[in-house]
Amino acid sequence: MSTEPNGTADPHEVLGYLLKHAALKLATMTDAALAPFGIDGKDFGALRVLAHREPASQLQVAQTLGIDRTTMVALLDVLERKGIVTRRPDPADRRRNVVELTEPGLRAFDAAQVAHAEVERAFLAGISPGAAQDFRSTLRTLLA
Amino acid sequence: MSTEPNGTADPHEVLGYLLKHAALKLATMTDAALAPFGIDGKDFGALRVLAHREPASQLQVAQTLGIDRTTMVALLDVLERKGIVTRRPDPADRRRNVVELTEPGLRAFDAAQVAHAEVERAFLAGISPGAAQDFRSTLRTLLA
DNA sequence: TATTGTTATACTCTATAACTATA
DNA sequence: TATAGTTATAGAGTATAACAATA
Repeated sequence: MSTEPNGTADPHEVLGYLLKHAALKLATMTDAALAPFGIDGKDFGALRVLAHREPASQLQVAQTLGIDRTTMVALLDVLERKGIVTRRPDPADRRRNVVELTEPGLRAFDAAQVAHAEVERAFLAGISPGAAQDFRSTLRTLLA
Repeated sequence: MSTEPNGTADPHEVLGYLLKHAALKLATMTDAALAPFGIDGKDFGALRVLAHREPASQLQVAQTLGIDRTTMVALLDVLERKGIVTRRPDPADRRRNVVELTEPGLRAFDAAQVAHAEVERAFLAGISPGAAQDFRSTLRTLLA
């Protein structure tokens, strides 16, 4: 039977393919939209964590994002070199680095938020607002 | 305003995060389910292309999957070493390799198809059949 | 002793460039 | 000259192990 074509034979119909390529398409659109602000989607994720929290340590940010602390070091190296974040030892525990958005970093982040919202809108433009709501809700359920 | 928490501040609510991690979760489940057959999700994709076509060249399979032909070489090296596929020069054009599933490879593929269907079912178990249909349909639309 | 950040290193995945053989 | 497959190599991304500073 596997030698006969059937309804599920098209590789592009496999759920894994659809999900992976949808994620890749959105990531590509996001990176392009954020490039003018000197960040990519991965950087934006870190900035989101920093922006809606009290100043956090590198480890806290890394754990929130689910990435290794050594990966966090390299990520912050770039953002710090660009003047988007600052690192300084936590006076209360000098093993930790307090990471904060700079003023220019905060402005870049605000602009990036607008661009990011626009990207999500453009990505979902082909479906109805209701379908978009359902899609997001389904994704949350599948990850729960 | 970006210093104030708001409804979109949780990194885990970002569509890009949801999509990426849904794709990763399904890929992990798929790899685990296919491991008993000596293949992973990426191998399974190649076997799907081989199984529902007349014997194809390496390049044809690679292009269908959207991967580089050099990547195809390494992928087939493994499958050939495991006895799942065979490669032989096409008599009609000896630059090409005809790639075919072996008998054991075909049996493994049939079993893998069952396991794969079960994985998709398990992945979607938390939502209704109708919602699963809509989800798949939405993904197709978003990639169109 | 345990933790945080850092560095060095390695591993995976994939692509580009160059080579061989065929056409 | 162009194409299919191969090989060598390089780049991106991320992780593990070892180390320094601090707790």
